[in-house]
Amino acid sequence: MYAHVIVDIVHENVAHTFTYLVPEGMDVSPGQRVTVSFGYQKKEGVVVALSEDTDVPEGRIKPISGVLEDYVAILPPLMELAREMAKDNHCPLAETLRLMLPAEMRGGRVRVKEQTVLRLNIPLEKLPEAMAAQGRSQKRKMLLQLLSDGEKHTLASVREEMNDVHAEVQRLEKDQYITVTQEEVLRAPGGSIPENRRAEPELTELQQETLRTLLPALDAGTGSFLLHGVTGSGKTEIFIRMVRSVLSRGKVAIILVPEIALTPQMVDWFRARFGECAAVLHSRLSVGERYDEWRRIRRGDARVVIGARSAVFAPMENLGLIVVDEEHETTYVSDRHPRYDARDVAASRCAREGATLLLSSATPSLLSFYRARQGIYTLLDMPERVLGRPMPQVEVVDMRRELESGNRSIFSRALSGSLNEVLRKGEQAMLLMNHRGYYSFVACRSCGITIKCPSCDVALTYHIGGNPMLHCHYCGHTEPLPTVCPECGSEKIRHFGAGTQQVEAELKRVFPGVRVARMDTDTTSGKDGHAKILEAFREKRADVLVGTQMIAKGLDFPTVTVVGVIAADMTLHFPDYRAGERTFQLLTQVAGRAGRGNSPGHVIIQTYRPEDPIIQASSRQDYRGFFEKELERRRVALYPPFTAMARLLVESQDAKAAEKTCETLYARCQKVLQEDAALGELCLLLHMEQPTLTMLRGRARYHILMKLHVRQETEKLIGAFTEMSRESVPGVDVFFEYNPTTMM
DNA sequence: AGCACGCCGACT
DNA sequence: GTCGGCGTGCTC
Repeated sequence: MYAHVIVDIVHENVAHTFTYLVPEGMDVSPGQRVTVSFGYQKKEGVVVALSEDTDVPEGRIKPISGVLEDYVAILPPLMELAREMAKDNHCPLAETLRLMLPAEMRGGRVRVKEQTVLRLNIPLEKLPEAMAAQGRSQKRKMLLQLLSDGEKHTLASVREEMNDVHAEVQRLEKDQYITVTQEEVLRAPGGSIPENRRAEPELTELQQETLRTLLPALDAGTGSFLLHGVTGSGKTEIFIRMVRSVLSRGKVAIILVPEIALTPQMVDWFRARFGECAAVLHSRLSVGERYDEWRRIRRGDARVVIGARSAVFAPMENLGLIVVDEEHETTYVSDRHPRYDARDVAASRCAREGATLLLSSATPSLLSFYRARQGIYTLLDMPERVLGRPMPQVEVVDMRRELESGNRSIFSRALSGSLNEVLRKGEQAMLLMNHRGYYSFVACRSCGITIKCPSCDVALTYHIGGNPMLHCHYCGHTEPLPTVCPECGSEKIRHFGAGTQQVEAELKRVFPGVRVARMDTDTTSGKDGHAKILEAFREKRADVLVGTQMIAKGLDFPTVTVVGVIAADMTLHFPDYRAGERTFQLLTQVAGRAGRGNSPGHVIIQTYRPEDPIIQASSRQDYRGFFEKELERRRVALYPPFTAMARLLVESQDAKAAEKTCETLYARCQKVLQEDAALGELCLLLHMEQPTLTMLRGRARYHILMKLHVRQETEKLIGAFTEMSRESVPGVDVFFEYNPTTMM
């Protein structure tokens, strides 16, 4: 018997199977991991197929050295998925197979944790007899007594009570009074399951109706749904009921959530509702915990998985449902190679494994809503909040007027008034500063230069903290704030604009005594920094929460009555065709944070462009209005989903080499497009330039931007560009990105 | 990806 | 004459 093995090396040269002999007496199945000798080295690999014979000359074939696990690590449907993804992404199978395993499982970096368990080996009624047989040994008698209580005792726990018991244990085992076994322990994250099982809330008519559509699909094991429910419409409760239903049918479910939503509170809440059969997968787990959670899932002990992007690959059999919560979030697209989109992977898995797909958002991505319109997804609408709560009242404030009337503060009169009211009533408010330190750069008022990062072409951001420092948001470089301009020596060097820190400072100036909690990547660097700040706010130890995007996402604070957006335009003018979509999502989501309790919410959006259709639509919480306008704009301007964007990105320490390589590639792209008319027609734009970030981590950057029609032959073109990106030039890296998340 | 094989410059 | 540079090619 021969095994066809994919060796765990990601390289084109070895991106095919190698044939190994299955030694006599070894039992392997496709999907199982093995060790093999490969060339001069020992490597891990995955058996992808078995065969009776082979074309490979006998003399070259080596035997499999050993099996890594006694079970199939890559289940058959996940193996198929890995194949499909390798094909779609033009990458080696070894690379997509890696996605299916916890990273630490490769290279044997984690081990199964074991403990020594002691058990009584005699029936309980024989205990007095056994005790009597211990002669004068008090310790052995105590041990037997201890083990007779029916509880599980480990050697470690016995030692705690009775110190060294080594000799006694050995003797008792030898005389067959007790058994000593090595059993594996699962490192469960988060400790015991929280007690407070909340009562299942009553469903609204709308929620019941939605479920009446969804549940038959679960039975049939089909269906792809897009649940568009306004903030506070009770979408989560729908998932819970769906998962319960799946479990009662003997199937299992995956719930995907954005990484930032996986707070300890959220995890506790989830475990409280699903208990032992719940597993959690996210980046904060220790390697051991992740490995053990993975094995619990693989064995079928865990039947509901909640996790971030990569949890879509959870090793489950009998899959009945995948939920993608907050489906518009960009974190569902991997930022590393291969750049898979968890939503598409989920769809592929569901179709293959006979499961239902449920995407959910208050502000669906344009693409998903467009697909729903095309009939690819079934649209489910939940346009009302639960408990008859009103939608927040949104007020758009024209900041140009404020300036005209002599208000030069970053707070409009409307916002100041509302904040005053909040403080007087003892309620809470949230203030959103769209872009972290966007305007808080340092510039010289004499010569006009701004201080930039030495290795990335971006302005450094001013941070107050203990000593005033300048930070680079891209590479983490920091330097002290200079007192004189490094260019002209002038002392007129100062920082401009407002970041979260300036908002906090201004708040304290205008409202003396106000208690402010600030949340951005600076204040949340510690392990649970994030959680601590939110907890402080939740416990009303702060009146106002100031933050960046991260406060807009799915947080539920019933006591927040006022939400202010300091400068709504900032994200709107971002140089990306998705800026409008992102702004709408951000404003709508943040507005949804207001009035989730009993008092109605009030939202104030400050802007210099109050007439902008995006701002207007979000102020009315009008998704359809936004969608129609934005879709039309994309249709006219030929942007996705009507076309696809792509780029070849060139990076090198050597700026000249980067430029030259990019020019060569550009010429070759032109050639490819000219030589094949069918391919040429696909390309709407081919343009070489320096990206917004001309330097990143000390490397110069050039790129070739492309806009392509999406047709059958586009695949061929993508293949050609992928090939190009692989031909290496020493010291220069080339990446091909199809529908990149950022064009900077 | 790694590692050996193989063919040209400055050293004992 | 040899040690070692990294270009080329292979791994079942």
